[in-house]
Amino acid sequence: MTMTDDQLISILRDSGYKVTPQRLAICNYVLSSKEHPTAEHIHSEIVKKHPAISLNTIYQTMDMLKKLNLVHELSLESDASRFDPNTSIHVNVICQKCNKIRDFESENIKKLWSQIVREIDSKPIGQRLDVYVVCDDCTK
Amino acid sequence: MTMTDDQLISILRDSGYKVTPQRLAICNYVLSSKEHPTAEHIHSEIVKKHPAISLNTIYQTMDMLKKLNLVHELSLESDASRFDPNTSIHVNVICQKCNKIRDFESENIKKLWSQIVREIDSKPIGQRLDVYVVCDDCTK
DNA sequence: CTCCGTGCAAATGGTTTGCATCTTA
DNA sequence: TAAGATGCAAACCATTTGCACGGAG
Repeated sequence: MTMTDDQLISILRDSGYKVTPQRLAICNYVLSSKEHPTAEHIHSEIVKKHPAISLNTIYQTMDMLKKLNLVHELSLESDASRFDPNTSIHVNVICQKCNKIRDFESENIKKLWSQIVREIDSKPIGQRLDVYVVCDDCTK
Repeated sequence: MTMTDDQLISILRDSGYKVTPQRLAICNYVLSSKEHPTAEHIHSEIVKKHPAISLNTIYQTMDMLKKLNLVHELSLESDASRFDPNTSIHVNVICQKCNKIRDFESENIKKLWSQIVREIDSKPIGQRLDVYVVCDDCTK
């Protein structure tokens, strides 16, 4: 979910969060990422522009983004948490060898999933759909 | 997935695992569980009959069961791993307040999910379907 | 008799917490 | 100038590892 700095600043201010250069940098990086970065990944990227930034700040900012529902957190077995900036309904195609994650999204999937949800007598506030595979790189 | 001791022993022996009283106890407990116990939960149950058993043994036995595909592991954000003895296709309905997990399974869900999987151009070796809710107890 | 499983203790590593210092609004 | 954010270090805690002993095959 890419957005302009102005949009981002409005969202933060409206929700009572203060705007800092570190936050902007983290949000811009994560929200425009096509990957599913770990806290470490994010830190190693942001530290290029903000050499003093701590991992702690990454974690706190990701908590903020989770509360704003701008990212989802995926904890994988045998791996650190990864953050998914795609908060619409989609399937995470996860390689069990290298833990690489590919998003898979389509109108048909959304339609089929909504039929599945309809069977469950609870009001859903979110979902997570994972499919485990061995990716092409790892099959070689 | 409940089974007799004989069935279980055959599976272990056939796969080259030795049969020990601890393993039998852990397998019997986990495979017949309707809950989604953590390693700690399992340990606190098994320790009643095997006072000397270590957490380590629980972890190793759960690794064995994962390899045998007799359980699935679910890592949740902000919680320890939980083990699901239901390895058929189903939806985990997870309460975001208390982390309680309820399984939801139906023929229709399996049919709809298989249509979703058909769209993904990879051979799936497993899946995980979570729906996040606030359960009745926590709504009160 | 040999290999594997077990239990103990210590190590690991991702995440969280406490706190003093700085920034935003 | 007050509330909140940052950075550092230490704490946490689920899980893993190393190793000596004991039991299964």
